[in-house]
Amino acid sequence: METNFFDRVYAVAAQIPYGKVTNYGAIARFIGAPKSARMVGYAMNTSGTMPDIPAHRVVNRNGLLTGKHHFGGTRVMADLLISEGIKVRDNQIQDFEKVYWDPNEELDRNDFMI
DNA sequence: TGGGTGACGAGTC
DNA sequence: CGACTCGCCACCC
Repeated sequence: METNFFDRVYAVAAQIPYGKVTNYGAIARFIGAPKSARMVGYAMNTSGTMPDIPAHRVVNRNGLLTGKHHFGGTRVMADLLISEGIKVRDNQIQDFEKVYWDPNEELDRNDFMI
């Protein structure tokens, strides 16, 4: 097991389906670090230079776009989500549970044991 | 080398 | 019910 905490985060985030979103805690648990949800967000920050990582599809457990400030603009993140069919109102994802995607149930951890 | 930090989460008041 | 506090742990300075 390398120190590839970030790489794992990227690997999972990259698997988020179009039109779906997940939260930091779910990713953290999936990679085996349930207490490192904060680090997941931190990793997303670095993903700013990684176009392959749909960081806009990752929000906090409330479905709130907490990271939109870091996304370069103010409404860029929300606009991206809306363009994917996700309803967003005032930084809050509407029908969050309907567009929620949990890697712990949709993915196989064995594929991420890198 | 050590200490501060944060795109969070869960528990408490 | 809403707002606040604490813990967490890999990364940066």
